[in-house]
Amino acid sequence: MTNAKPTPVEADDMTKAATGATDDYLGAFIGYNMKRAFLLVQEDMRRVLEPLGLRMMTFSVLSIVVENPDISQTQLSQVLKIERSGMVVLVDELENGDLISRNRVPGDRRTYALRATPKGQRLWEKAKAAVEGHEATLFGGLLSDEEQALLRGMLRKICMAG
Amino acid sequence: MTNAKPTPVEADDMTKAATGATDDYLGAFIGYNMKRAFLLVQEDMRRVLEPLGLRMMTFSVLSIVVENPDISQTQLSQVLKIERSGMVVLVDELENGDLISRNRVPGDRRTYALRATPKGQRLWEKAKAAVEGHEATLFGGLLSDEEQALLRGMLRKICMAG
DNA sequence: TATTGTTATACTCTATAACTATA
DNA sequence: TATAGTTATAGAGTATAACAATA
Repeated sequence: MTNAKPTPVEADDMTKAATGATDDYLGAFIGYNMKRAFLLVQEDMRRVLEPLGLRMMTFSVLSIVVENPDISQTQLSQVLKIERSGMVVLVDELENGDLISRNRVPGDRRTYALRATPKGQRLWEKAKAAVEGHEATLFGGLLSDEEQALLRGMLRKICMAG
Repeated sequence: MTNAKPTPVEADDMTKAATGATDDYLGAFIGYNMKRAFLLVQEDMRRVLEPLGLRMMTFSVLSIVVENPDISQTQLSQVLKIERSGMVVLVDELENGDLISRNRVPGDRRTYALRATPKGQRLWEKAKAAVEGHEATLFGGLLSDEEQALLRGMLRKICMAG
């Protein structure tokens, strides 16, 4: 055995009480904590968006379309880093809900210019407020505003490296 | 429109160059950046673990078993927050690779006491070093040691809230 | 030839529910 | 009746590859 078991970081033994087992080795990795934290955030997001008829990815697509009117599906898939084929279903879903519209482009009959409908714009504003509330509740009790900004900044730095 | 578009945080327009589209609204959310960051980390982890014949979850299971000899599958699934049914396949895979063993327990013939084999112990040490190297490379160029500790601490706080 | 959107398909990860053997 | 492990199945979420229409 070439590795000493790490000293538990801060208030550790997250799971110890329930099971009698520890995850200190894994807890020393940023990636492990990031996965666990993201799963919690995702679960909470799902609960917040469901009553609005949105999922994480449809909310993301709607946000990008609101921010970038007349964007194409290919551009959308590049911004959100998913395949074009996956975007079709997401745009279908939003179009079926009358939240965005696929508009033909004069110069190029292959592509669509996507726009949020008035209904889509209104729903997005509601959803945005709901997600902001969700993050304020979830993170507000744990981290100061400065810490939250720091966390977001560090995560963003990591994103930009990819 | 009740919301002003947020000022881009720090060096923003992550995706602007490639597509001409922005994600500033989403970029203001911690959850969005966490997802994007985690996907990068996960992709890198996969690349690091694949030559060792491990995936993220089998590495996690192996780590917990090394740290908690004679743990049961139910305890394991509680620590890693997955269902018992999903644990069966993971333990099968590690057992088939002769990395852990399912040992019968004298007092209770329903349960297994899981242990890493010598081969499993050695592979885990190699994998642990590889993952440490992966994190050092990925995060070292972006964040100071203090920042990395801070990031891990904040993520852990979020985990503990769940 | 290359690009946009599309379809069909498959793969990974995980959850649910029902089963068995033990307790 | 309750628990540990198991199996079968299904649902997300996403990727790959091939295709039609258009450039």
